[in-house]
Amino acid sequence: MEVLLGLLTIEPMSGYDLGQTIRGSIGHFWNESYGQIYPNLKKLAADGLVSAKTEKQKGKPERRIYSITREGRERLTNWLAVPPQAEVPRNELLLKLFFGAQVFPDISIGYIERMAESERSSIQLIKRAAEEIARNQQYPDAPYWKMAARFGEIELEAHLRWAEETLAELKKIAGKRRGNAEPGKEKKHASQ
Amino acid sequence: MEVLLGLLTIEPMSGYDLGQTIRGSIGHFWNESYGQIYPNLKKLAADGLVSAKTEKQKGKPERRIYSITREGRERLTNWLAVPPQAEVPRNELLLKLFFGAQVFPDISIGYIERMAESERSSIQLIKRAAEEIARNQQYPDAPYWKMAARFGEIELEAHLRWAEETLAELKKIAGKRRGNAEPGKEKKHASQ
DNA sequence: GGGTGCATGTAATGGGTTACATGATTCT
DNA sequence: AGAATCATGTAACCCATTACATGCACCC
Repeated sequence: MEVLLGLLTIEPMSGYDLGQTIRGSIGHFWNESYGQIYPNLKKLAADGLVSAKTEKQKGKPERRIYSITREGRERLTNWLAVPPQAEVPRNELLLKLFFGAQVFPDISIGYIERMAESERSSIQLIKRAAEEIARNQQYPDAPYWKMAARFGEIELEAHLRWAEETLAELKKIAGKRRGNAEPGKEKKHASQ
Repeated sequence: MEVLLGLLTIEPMSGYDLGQTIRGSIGHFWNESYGQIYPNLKKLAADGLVSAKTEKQKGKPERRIYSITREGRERLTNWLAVPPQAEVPRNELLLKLFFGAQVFPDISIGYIERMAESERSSIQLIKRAAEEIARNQQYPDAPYWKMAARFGEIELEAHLRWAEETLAELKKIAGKRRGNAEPGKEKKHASQ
């Protein structure tokens, strides 16, 4: 909801543009689907927080361009002044790793290799985005965009370090188990 | 849903215990509310994936103790074999920081100081949990629990480094702005 | 007496994803 | 010819949180 207002302070955009912008710039820490964007823009327009004008294009369908209104800016700054609440963490990879003793180590190894791969390409994307921001220093928002990008860089690098360390650990376990019985069958504790 | 099965491989537990265990051990990367736990246990029992027995207690209300069944273990290992999908990121702090130019820098500074504070105490908790795990090396799950805990340590330390760096940056900005006009009023780009 | 912890559950509500529907253009 | 991109929207559905409801015991 308020992301849309925030992005519209940068420049007037269509719902489609907003979706693209989200994926391309803040996608690392925030996401919204079109099934969310379009209805929310309607609500915002009904509340007078954004105004819309239709733009005709040859060939392509019409675009509804939204601009933030004075009331919209007010709503945005009010929202920005509310302390962010910590989200509920949901890391399926870690959850599955936590129960990794129930399956062959190779499964966990595969997951972490995949994760490391995807984080490496994310780092590339963020570094490129950071350079892009650095080139546009005149924007008053630029320093803030840079800080958000830095978060991604630092976090992803940390994840990669963890992935390396963890892969080494898992491979040790896999070595011991190799040619051994099924997982989850070792001596149990507290079983009754 | 499947978290419950996973935790029940450690030992039979009540819904309440499951909630406590989640908060106390995997709370850093996974959470479930009681409004989720109780109905899910019912469904699992109806599907024969867990079995329940009632335990009477003096004074306190009865406890329903759930144990995982053979079918439950099967379901769990099947689920563990499905590659985890990356979750949709939702970091409200970063989102608000991203739009930080719209408000006074002190607001962003406050948020990050709060965050750093809470991460510092999380690190304490995780380190203590890691020591606890290290003391119980005999559990076959222990190495996996340790890896999950390490993730928390590494990530939180990275967050703290970022927080330090970002606070320094923000304080520079706040210094320049001090006694200056409202935020978000500087020269705009692409305004029309 | 009142707050907190133990203990289990249901219902309302909200947030969000996915799938569906439509249609033209451009690229392979 | 078919896939991908541009472009907007709706509806079904799922998942999850919050609030509500109940009740005993223990501590301050």
